[in-house]
Amino acid sequence: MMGGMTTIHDVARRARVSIAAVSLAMNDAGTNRVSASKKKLILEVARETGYRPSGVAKALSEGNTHILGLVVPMRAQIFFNHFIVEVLAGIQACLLERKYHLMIYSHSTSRGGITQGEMAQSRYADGVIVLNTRLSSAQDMLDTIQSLRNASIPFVMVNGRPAAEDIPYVGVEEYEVGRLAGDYLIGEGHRRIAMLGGAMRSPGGQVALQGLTDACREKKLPGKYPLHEYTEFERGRIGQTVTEWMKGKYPPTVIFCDDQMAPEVYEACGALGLSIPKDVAVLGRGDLALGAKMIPKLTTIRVPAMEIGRLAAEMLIDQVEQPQAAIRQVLLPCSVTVRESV
Amino acid sequence: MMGGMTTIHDVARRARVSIAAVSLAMNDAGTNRVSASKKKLILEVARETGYRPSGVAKALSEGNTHILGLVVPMRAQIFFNHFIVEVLAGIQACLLERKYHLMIYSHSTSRGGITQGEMAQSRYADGVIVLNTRLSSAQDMLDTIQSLRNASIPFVMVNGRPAAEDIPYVGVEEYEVGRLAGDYLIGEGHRRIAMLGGAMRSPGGQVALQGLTDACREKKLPGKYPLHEYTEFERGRIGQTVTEWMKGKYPPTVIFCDDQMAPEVYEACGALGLSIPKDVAVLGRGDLALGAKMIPKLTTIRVPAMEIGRLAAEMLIDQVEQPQAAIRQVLLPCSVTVRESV
DNA sequence: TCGGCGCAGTAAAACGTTTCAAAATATGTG
DNA sequence: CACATATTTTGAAACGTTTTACTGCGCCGA
Repeated sequence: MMGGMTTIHDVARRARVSIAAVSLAMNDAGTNRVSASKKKLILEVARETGYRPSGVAKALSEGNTHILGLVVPMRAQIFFNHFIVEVLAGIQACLLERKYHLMIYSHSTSRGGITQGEMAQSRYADGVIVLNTRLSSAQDMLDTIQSLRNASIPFVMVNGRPAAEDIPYVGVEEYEVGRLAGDYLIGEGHRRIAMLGGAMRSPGGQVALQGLTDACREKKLPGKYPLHEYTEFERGRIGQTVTEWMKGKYPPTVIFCDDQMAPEVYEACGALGLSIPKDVAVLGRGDLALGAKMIPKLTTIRVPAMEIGRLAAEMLIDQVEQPQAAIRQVLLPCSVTVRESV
Repeated sequence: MMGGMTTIHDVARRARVSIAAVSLAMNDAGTNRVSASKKKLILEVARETGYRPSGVAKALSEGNTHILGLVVPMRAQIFFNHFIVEVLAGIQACLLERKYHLMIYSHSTSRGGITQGEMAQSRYADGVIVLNTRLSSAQDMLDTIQSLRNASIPFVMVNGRPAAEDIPYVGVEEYEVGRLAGDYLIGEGHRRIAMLGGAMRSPGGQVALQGLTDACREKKLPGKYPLHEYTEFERGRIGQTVTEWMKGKYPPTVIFCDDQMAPEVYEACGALGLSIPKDVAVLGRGDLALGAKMIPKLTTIRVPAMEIGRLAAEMLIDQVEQPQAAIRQVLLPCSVTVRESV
């Protein structure tokens, strides 16, 4: 196999010391377990032979790999989801600091490929971040949680708050998302609000709708509003819904939808000859990078995706390194990013 | 550490056989090294104890981890680059089939975090895919290649063809990209073509420009064209260049630019009151997902990103599994995805 | 009945580290 | 100098697998 890989033995031999001494010298953390002179010698030999300790051997010996897994829905298109991508960026930032590696897993066996089970059971990861999206079925999630529990692998869920309180979780307070959207839009003078579900079809989406509804009720808006509709992300369905709404007798003055749906909403409005935000406003949810590139630039409820990722990684590592640590559920606050579409 | 993890020893003890028997039974590939009855027993015990072989131990023993590394520029924003994301999707698809894991690395030490060196030297990965982007400096690349060579870790480069022929590489024929763009645009009646560099500032970009220029020369277009300019991706610079061009005496009739620059080109044109494709056409390069969402939908030179990723992974695994395999450089063909912007 | 052969099963070495406990050496004290 | 104590160094076990070479054993043919 690895033909000429230098091992700790090679270094020990050339430096005329024991392998223990080499190990000690390499991992020295201030505690002087090895004399200065010898350490200098060993480090020198290590440098000139290009020795690097084997992560695998280290992992086997120490009992942990310093690898974290990211469990995401298996679909190949996964990374086209900007939300995920931003969460990933946050995770990555944290791992770089904490010197952990990141490994990508997929869950759901539906497509007949390698299942999360088979892959994860190699047990490379010290812990995993389970990323919930509208692509992941509730059943997948439960299965995943169950199997992680069984294998007693630490994990943190992201996005899609689990029913149980004893499951580590990072996300946003969905109710507040709806509430914030409602208060903001009403403050801007809107009375006829429509909400386009999708990402919101999840339990979290229901809660957001509740928040929006409460905001409307509180301000005594006409009973019919907020309108809402859950459309799949399939191309066409969104435009269809928007068109129906706008052709109604009292069309909404603003459409509240996921950032990723916004381009199609724009398109549908354009096709109807409606200008944004003059004829109808659009409020996004997410504050993904693409929003700032749209014309007009998308006003949106900011979901702090990077922070979510970073925090999830942080929590997971804490949990891995000290298993007795308390389990937390953290809900980050949202805010409105005001641009041009409302 | 992992408190109650069942090991091969536990299974062996409970089944009253040797650990060798367990290993043999688990990894059986048709060759009957263990009797049917014993095998049945062992598998049964393994099932009921929930035994899963440790990937780490297996890796140490076998000398390979079945992990592939993906080396990308360190910037946290990395995944906002759609090209990378699509390549990644292709890689992932291949790895699922071939039962490999994917680990994410970053190169460049400039930000002072963990360097690719430190991380990669843990030597978890059996091989790595090095993803070149305009974010990665040529020096980074050379360093990376050098250190991989030193450590004799198999690798494949993607995007940004290396000068040397003996470096495994997957990408597109940049000259053909320019050529294709030129032929297509001229065929559509355009005579004044402008090319906006950026991703094209790389050596590959120069070659693409050459292809475009040759196409123009061949058709005897006015000597001044194609125009070209290399702008950084910074916000504002693109619009500025476009504005200068369009205000010139003989403004280009079409702008050829990277897909990811297109939104800003659209915006600049909008600000100038120019309508696409009536007043000026826009041709992208990439065929990233976002192009189909723009209004009007972007016509673009398709770079088969997913295929590139898939092929890179395929080649790398082949190389890992049979080191004597020949080194290949593969250049995939491009095509024009016709939509609405030309 | 014996030798040879194939088959099922196993002991032990190997993979490259860390770490524990013991050994060796140095340092200090009376 | 003898002894206790501190420091440095090391041998060996442990981590959980795979794999190689060997041991029994039953069966066959002579």
